[in-house]
Amino acid sequence: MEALPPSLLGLTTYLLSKTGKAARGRLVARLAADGLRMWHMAVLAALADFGPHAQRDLSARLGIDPSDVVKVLDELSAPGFVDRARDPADRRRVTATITARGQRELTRLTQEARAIQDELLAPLDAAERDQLHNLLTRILV
Amino acid sequence: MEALPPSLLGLTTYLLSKTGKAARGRLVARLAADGLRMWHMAVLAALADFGPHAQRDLSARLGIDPSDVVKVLDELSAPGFVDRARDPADRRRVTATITARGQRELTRLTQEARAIQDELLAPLDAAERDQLHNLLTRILV
DNA sequence: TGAAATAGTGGGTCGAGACCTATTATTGGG
DNA sequence: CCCAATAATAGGTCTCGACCCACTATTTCA
Repeated sequence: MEALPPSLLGLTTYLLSKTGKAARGRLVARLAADGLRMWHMAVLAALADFGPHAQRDLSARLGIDPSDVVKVLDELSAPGFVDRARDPADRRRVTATITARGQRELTRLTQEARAIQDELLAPLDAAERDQLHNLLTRILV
Repeated sequence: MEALPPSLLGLTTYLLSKTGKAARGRLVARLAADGLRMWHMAVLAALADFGPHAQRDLSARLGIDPSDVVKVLDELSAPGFVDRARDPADRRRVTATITARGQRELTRLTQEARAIQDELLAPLDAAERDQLHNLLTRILV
């Protein structure tokens, strides 16, 4: 009297939704310990991987509303994870840059994400984890 | 200037979260067309797979708050997808039963979920879809 | 040079999900 | 037989993500 309905478990859509929720849930919990949310990590990653962005470009890259970028950057610059500077070439633009402190934070968060991954994927061996990673990558195109 | 950060794409946690969100998003959109949400489908599936439940048992099986079960059943009985009847053996209990109409609705929803699945998993061949399904099933334990 | 477009910002809304509490009816145990 | 536990219910809170509009500063272009 405690199993989930097979009708649902037979749907890959449902399994994806459920495992995705588990993955996100755990990640969100760790981020919350630092007062951050998903978008904060995504923004830090984008700045680390691709260098400084105008806020508009962050918005386009991550698919986040421009007005929400403002708020995320507000919260990332408070603890000194990013710097914001008006672009001299186009004074409408504000360029966001990750700081050394922000880099360190991102590294820490990434390590924790890998720890979560190890818990979540515990039932799978290394080859299977690679397989899963591969399949998911191809789905996202 | 439009790629996602490799730091994130390298995390299976992130890929799971992202594909899960995509899967759930599409499913939710179809359900919304019928004025339903995820829990409605889950409840219909549980009633179809395991037969009539006391509300408390539905709550335990699906991991949903008892007071939310009430609301979901309210919304499922309005269009006649489930019947509610006071249990004569224990008049505190209310037994929820899926109707023929509810069965039909569930079948329809399941078919649509499979259609969504086909779109989402388009980049994978049949063997790979099975593989994915298998891996996800094992993660959920 | 004046009008339209663009970038950022502040201030909201809205729905969903998870959760929580009080109340009523009913049952079962001491 | 009475009290504690249980089931359902109504009502509410809180947070989050996604979205949207108005406003200002600045740039571009006709």
